[in-house]
Formats: sequence, structure tokens, C-alpha cells
Amino acid sequence: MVPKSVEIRIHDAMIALTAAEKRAARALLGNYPMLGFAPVAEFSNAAGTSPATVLRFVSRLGFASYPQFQRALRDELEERTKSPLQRSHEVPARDPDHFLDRFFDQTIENLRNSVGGIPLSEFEAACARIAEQRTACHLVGGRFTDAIARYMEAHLRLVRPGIRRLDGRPATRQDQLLDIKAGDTVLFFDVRRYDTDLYETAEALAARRAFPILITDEWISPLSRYAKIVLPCRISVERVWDANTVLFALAEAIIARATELAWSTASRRIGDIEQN
Amino acid sequence: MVPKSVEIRIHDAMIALTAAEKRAARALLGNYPMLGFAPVAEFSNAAGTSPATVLRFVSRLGFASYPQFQRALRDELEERTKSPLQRSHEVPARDPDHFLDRFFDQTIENLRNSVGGIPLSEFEAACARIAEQRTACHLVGGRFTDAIARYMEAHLRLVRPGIRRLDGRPATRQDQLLDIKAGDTVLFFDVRRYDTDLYETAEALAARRAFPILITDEWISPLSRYAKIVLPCRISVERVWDANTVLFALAEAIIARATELAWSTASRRIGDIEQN
DNA sequence: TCAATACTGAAACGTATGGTTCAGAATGCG
DNA sequence: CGCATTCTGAACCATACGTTTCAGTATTGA
Repeated sequence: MVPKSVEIRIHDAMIALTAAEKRAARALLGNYPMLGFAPVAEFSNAAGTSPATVLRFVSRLGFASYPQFQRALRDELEERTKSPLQRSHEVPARDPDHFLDRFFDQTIENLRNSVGGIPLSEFEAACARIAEQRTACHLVGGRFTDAIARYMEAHLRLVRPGIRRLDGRPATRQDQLLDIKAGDTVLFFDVRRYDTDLYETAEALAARRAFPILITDEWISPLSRYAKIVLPCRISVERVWDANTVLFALAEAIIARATELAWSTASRRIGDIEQN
Repeated sequence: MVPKSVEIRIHDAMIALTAAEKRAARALLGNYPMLGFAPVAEFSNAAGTSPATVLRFVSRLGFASYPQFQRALRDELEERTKSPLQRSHEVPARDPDHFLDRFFDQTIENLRNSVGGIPLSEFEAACARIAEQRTACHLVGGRFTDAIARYMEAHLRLVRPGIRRLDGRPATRQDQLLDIKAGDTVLFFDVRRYDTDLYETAEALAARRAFPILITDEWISPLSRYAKIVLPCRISVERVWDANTVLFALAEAIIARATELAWSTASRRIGDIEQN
């Protein structure tokens, strides 16, 4: 029988490990396999536990001694670097049908497909617009996507002044609309089970000559009617759930790109804040 | 000055090495860097020379001792595996250098790597715990991750009763702690620039016998000390930004799985809500 | 061919490292 | 709440490991 990979051994054993031993396991997985080449004392230090526990951990993995464990790591590493595809940090093959793996695979698939559906020029234009500081920038999300709007708000506030997030409640929204000026950028998140309230909001904004950008799903929110820029994402997962991870990823990409574009001011603001 | 790679040092030194030392050098280059992790005796054996020669060889490379040489190898390996390499299996991208594509590629890579680092048993245990309705479930996020906590809150509220999100401000947090009972689940999000406030919170919770679950980054928040379950994610993007998309994806996976597990009640609750 | 020099590995040494024990702390159960 | 059990790390021990020494061997130049 081929000896099992150390990584797999850890996963298998994980459930039976004690608290301190788990810390050791995590530390090792955290920078695998390098930490295993360190002396026990350093390992235990990095894991925040005692050398004794590390030794127990190693023995639970089925190794007779620490050196033997290290040798296994070395052999494994050798095996890996010799194999045709340099699969330096590949997923250890385990049950490919497990929920988590399937879910992540699907998410990855969505990300892939989404990239293709987003025109680069649109993406660039959106980022440029958001980095543009002469006009204010407003963020609006729906029931679930509001969280994404908040995330973006928290980041963009570091980058530039004039960031606002519109509150979710339709009642207060009317008031907030008053602050939006002609030329202001408004970034909408709207996905399936499209929010009908938003529809009115968008209409009002169009009348005010704002610049609406829409991030939506593959079925495209009716808001697109009013949007100057539309960025569609693939969100369905196995036809059961809709997953907003792709929206989130896109939000992060926009944040990152806008930060680049507005770097001259962003760096100053960030610097100021870090000092406190 | 940045320390030179060991490999380069060897090449530089090669010309000045003696015959037996060259054998050592070749052996090391021959299966680099694994042989360097072996004890001196084994190294010398593999190189067909004596331990003394290996030591001399190492010292010629400019290292003060064999352990120091090994540490350099480890650091180097670490550096290498952390860099954004291995993008062989990818979308036939149009402009592969464009920001958006690169960003998504990196995110995909992070998702891939993250799956490997999360033990299924831990993931399952966390979901089961969150689906468990006899105890309350509290969510806590940091500066940016608070948005993710909110997202999760919005979903889990549909699934089961007893969901609460702790407010970010340390002042109000004290009051909120009072509501947490022994056995309650507390889900923390904590990534780099770890929130020191959270640390105290976690300590207090541990004293109250709550059940802390931690979602963190590859460097593992110090909170892990108190956590019963730790789910680490890969978040670094090209060493410049940290991206929380993976955290978000994990949050969604947990939501989805917990929904499955608690389906009997979840379906009823969702049905009730949809009717309105 | 011989002498001077450099190289090499066997053996001896001291230390840092892995391993073990045990008392105290934490945990879980009745 | 208190007992039994398990877990944990401090202190200790044995030894394997890196290191040094030194005598023997090869190499080079005269």
C-alpha cells in the first residue's frame, strides 16, 4: 500500500485530535509542509503549544518518531515536485462528492463564466467612474446584497471622500434621494427576486441625471433599463441556491481597481487612518 | 539586502568548491531542496562523502551552521509556494493581463487552495452546530468582515430562530455579551490586522462556556486559542491586497449546508415569509 | 621524485534536540 | 456540585546530531 499523504492523515485524524493537538495541526496546514521541517521546539512555538503536544500530535498521525515524520514530509515533497505537473499545493484527493467541495467547485465555475460575461471596457469604465472624486458615489443594495454594499462602502471610504450607502428602508430612501446630484455615481446591486422598490428609486435617479451602474445576475434586473453600465454575474448554484459570492468578488475587484486608479489620494487617506 | 537564494549561492560558489564538496552540491541540486532537510549524515551519504565535507560545503555557501542553512531553505520554499504561480489550468483568457481577469484568477486560486486547508469534519461540525436550534447562535465580524456577518445573519434568520449579530462597537458589546449563554454558538470572523477587541470578547466567551467557531485567514488569528473549531481561508492576492471573497464563499457554503441540515424548520419559516 | 600544500573522512566531543514522566488543569459525567 | 477522566505543559533525561580535530591521502609544482 502506498503510504498516505501527511495532509490526508491530518484530515483523517483531525476529528479525533484534542484541542491543543488541533492547534498543531492547523499550524502545520497553515504553512505546509515547511513547518514540519523545523525542530519540534519551533513547531510548538508557532502552534502556540508545548513540544510534548506536538510529539503527541505526530504520533497520532501514525509516525513512530518526529524524524520519521519529517522523512515522510520530505519524501512526499519529492514525489510532488517530480510529478509532471508541478502541483505544488494541490488539494489532497478526498471525497469529491462532499458538500463543501461541490459548492466551491460550483462557485469557481461561476467565477469563470462570469469573467467572460463582463466586458472589460464596462468594468474599466465603472471603476474609473467610482474613482472619480469630483462627484459623489452612492451605493444601494437589496435584501441580501445590502451586506455587499456595506462591504464596499467600508473599503471605498478609505479610498476617497463622498461615499454614501443608501439605507434599505423605502421610507428613509426618499429623503436620501435628495442628496443625490446630477452626475453622481450610483452603484446598484440587484439580483433575482428583484426589489421593486429599487425600480422606483432608479427611475427617480434617472430623472435627476445621476449615473447608475448596475451589478446584477445572469437574468439581468429590470433596472438595466436605467443603467449606464451593467455588470452581470453568474450566480446560480445547482439550480437550488443562488450564490452571491461572484457579486462579492466583483465588488472586491472594483475596490481594488478603483484604489489603484485613485492611488494618489487613497494612499494619503489610508496613511492618515493607519496612524491612529 | 535581500538574502540570496540558496540555489544561486551554490552556482556562485561552485567554481571554488573542492571535488568532494562539488559532489555535495550536485547531490543537493539533484533533489533540491529536499536533501537539505535531511540530517547531515544522510546528506553526506547521498552525496557519497563524509559529514565533515557537507559541513564545509555549507559553510562555503556562507552559512554559519547547518541548522541556519536549513532555515534558509525553509524560508525560501515558503516564499515560493506563496507566490501566485501555477496558473496552468485556466480559462483561455482574452487579455490575460487585464486587471479583472488576473483578479478573478487569483480569487479562483485562493478558493482552490482554501478547500484543501479546511478539514471536512470541522466544516461539518460547524454547520451542524449552527443548524442546532436548542442554543442561540451569535455572529461577530471585524471592521470589514462585519459585512459578511450581516450577510450571514440575513440568511440564517430565515433558517432558524435565535440568530443575533453582535454590534461592532466595543462599548455596546459588553451588554450584548450578557445575553450569551453557556453552550451558545458564536461565529467569529477575524482576518489580518486582527481585531484586539475581539480577543477580549473571545476570552470572556470562553469563560462563559460558549462554543466559539472561528473563520480566519491563512495566518490564523490569535483567537484560535479560544476557538473550538477553526476554518482557515486563503485570502492574499498578489501580496498587495487581502481579499475576503473566500470568506464570503465559505459563509455561503455554511449557510447552504446549515439550511439543508435544518431543512424541516427552515422550509416552514421560508414558506411563512414568502407568503407575505 | 620529493616536498609542500590542500583535501578528506574517522573518530571524539559537547550540545541541542527529541522523547518521557508526572503533577496540575480542564473537561465531562453522574 | 464533586468525582473520574482526560488533557496539557514543565521539567527532566538520553541520545542523535552537528561540529571540531587530526592523521592520512591525494595533488601540485619544482
